[in-house]
Amino acid sequence: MNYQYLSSPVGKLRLVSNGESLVAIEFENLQTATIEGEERIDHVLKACGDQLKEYFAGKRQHFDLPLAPTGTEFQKNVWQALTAIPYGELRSYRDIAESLEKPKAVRAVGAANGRNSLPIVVPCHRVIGSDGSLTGFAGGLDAKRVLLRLEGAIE
Amino acid sequence: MNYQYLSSPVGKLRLVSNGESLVAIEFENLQTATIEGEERIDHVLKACGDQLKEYFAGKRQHFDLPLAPTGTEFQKNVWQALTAIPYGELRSYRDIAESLEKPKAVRAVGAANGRNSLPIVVPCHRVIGSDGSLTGFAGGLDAKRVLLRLEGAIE
DNA sequence: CTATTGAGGGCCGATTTTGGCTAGTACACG
DNA sequence: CGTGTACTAGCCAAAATCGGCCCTCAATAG
Repeated sequence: MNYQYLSSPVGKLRLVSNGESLVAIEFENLQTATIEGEERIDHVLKACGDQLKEYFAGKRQHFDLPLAPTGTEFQKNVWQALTAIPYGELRSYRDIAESLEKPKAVRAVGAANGRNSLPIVVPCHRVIGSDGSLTGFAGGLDAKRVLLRLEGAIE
Repeated sequence: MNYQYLSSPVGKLRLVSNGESLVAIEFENLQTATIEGEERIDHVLKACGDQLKEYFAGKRQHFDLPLAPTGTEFQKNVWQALTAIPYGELRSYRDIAESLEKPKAVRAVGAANGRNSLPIVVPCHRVIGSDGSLTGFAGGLDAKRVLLRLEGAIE
């Protein structure tokens, strides 16, 4: 496992790679990333860091990286659906559930969303409540707001 | 959204337009209008400002402006009924409720009145208690008194 | 005896709160 | 390995709450 640390408008991030694909993006202020790791950069991390910097500078709307998500079949379907949401647009948890043809699995979608190990790159932040409210985000609601504002999705 | 600020006998007003219609008139002394906004005048605001100045000078009794009220069906019905009250005349909350054929909805009328986002132009100030008392007004009772005195409705 | 005042209950629509329901997953237990 | 059970970054509908009111009634004052 290789690691790279990156400062961003939503706090310090830790990028994790297995040498071939991106495995995780962690918010360092959260205790989920208690694990310390020597910084060791490979070509995947290099590309990811560069693209994230461009994204935060407002100059990139799509990511092009090898991803290695780990999760159940259902979770991968959800994450797949997330990548289909265009930059700067919003969807509700219900929209996602319906697009998976499981209209009643809204809570399950929420749970899967919360387990997304590749935030920002897989845009779980573009999913909000049916009533328009910004509900949970693993990196904190403030981070969610910052991201959506950057994308011009909210005022 | 475009804004124009206007000094008046009832305090500084902020006129808000969406470029096509008038959206709101806010009393600036109230915390409801905390949002600051660069002044940017369009033709709707120009017309509104001119007509308000004439009104406050006692030279205008009717407003002719494109309005874009947002509210429930009931609220819009109430506001519609308000515009039918002639200049200088008074109605009670009960009168309005009866004119909507919902004679018992007096409190609901009061609530809708309080949500009127276009005060002065939509004359919510011409509505008073059945016993003749000046009850609430979003811009403050003093403002209500000033407006009615200007219109010659009270001494 | 008439006029004024204040408290209480009822009214209606909008808003907020609450409780049941949901599907999928993780975990404990046999 | 099956089951059972208890979780959610949700949703919906029903129920409780809240107002720019208004009427009634009793208690006062003149």
